[in-house]
Amino acid sequence: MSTLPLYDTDMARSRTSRRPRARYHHGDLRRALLEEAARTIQAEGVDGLTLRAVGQRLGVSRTALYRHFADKSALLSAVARDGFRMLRLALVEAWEREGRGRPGFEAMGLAYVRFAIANPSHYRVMFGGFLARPTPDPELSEEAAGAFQALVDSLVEQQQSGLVKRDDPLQLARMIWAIVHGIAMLAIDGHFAHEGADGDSLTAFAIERIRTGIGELRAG
Amino acid sequence: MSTLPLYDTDMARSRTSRRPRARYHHGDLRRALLEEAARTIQAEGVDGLTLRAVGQRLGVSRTALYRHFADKSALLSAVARDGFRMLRLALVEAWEREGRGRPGFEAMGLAYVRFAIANPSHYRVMFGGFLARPTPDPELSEEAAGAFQALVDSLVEQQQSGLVKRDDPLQLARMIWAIVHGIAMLAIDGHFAHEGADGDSLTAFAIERIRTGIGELRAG
DNA sequence: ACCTGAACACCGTTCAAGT
DNA sequence: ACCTGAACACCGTTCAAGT
Repeated sequence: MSTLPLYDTDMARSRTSRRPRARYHHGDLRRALLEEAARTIQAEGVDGLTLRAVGQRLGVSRTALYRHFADKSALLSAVARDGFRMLRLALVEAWEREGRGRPGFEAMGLAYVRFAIANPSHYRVMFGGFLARPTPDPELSEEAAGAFQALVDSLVEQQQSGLVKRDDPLQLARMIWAIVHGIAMLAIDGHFAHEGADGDSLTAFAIERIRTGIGELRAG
Repeated sequence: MSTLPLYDTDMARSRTSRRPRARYHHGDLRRALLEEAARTIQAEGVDGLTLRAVGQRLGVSRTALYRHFADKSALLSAVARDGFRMLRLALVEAWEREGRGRPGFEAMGLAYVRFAIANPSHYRVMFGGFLARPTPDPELSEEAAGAFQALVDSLVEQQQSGLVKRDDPLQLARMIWAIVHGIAMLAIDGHFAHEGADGDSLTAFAIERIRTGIGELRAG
């Protein structure tokens, strides 16, 4: 921090009058703020995120942010929204890559848990209560519903191909979501730390047992 | 807030020299701080908890707390520990009340989800990452493990009475815990708000389907 | 031992002023 | 439109000083 780089001078710039040294607009400051916030959260946790530091790292005043977000909470809500978008893409990718059906479904479950474990702080923000607010960000609601819908679609398809019982698909999806979300959260929160458990093997076990049940079969 | 009650005077006190008006010790300030913190969290959320307000509400300086807790994080960790204790008691009570076995197990699941929904902010603190710290509070780890053990015990007993397959009980318990935890968190976080779902019916559905499986039975 | 008040180094947010 | 610096009302935490 003690050695500041000298700002380079006009010497390095071409003569054909480019736009003057951009000090007032950053192309897309909103996007830059979002990415820097996500990066900080990932590196230091949610509590480590300060608007002042974000601004400083972007070479911008600490109040510039208020042109793009109502307040810190709105910024976090937008970070959460981006997270649900990334999650949905990861789920669909896994489902397609493994050829849908039973292996595709297991891959989706693994992809979900791995996403959370790879981005624990970001994942915490996604489920940090921004959806439970009196008036939640509609874009956040939509993106969260989109991720949920990917799961519903997969279950409906499995019902049609005779892999899954014809229960209410929404109820089924909520249950499956609860399982992978629960595994993800418990893993992130360190509840499997002192046991011989890791997210992948527990997820694989859970997905299999969800299909066949944990109850003892009376009929051989 | 504008009308403060007048402090009562010495007139009301007996002559037999009781201990002077307690201004320096509060019997059990530590306990009082814990309860006031839990109350505030419940009423205003974790972000609404300030040490200054807690101290003020207890008629104590804002730094008195540091005699009993290392810092704010230690206070929250202790609140989390109390939460796990309450949760364990609720689980065991439900299990016993319904006569163990299959109905006892369903009652445990319902008790878990209901505890979280009744104490959403407290529940969030319990899973707020205090266990995932580099050096977690040992008392917190112990209390969390205790709640988990109640679930393990119930599953072992169900295995012995032929109700549950003889999978690794720890792996089974992790899976069940993930389900109820997932349902609880999603409910708290408002993900079931705009659907016709409530915690109880989803929990009952999940517990039943966990037993029998969601997969289509090929053999009739 | 337990508690206090003053002080420190931070926050998020507002706002009049600049370009 | 977009950005700035100063100012405001808060924080958690430290510490010398009191009983």
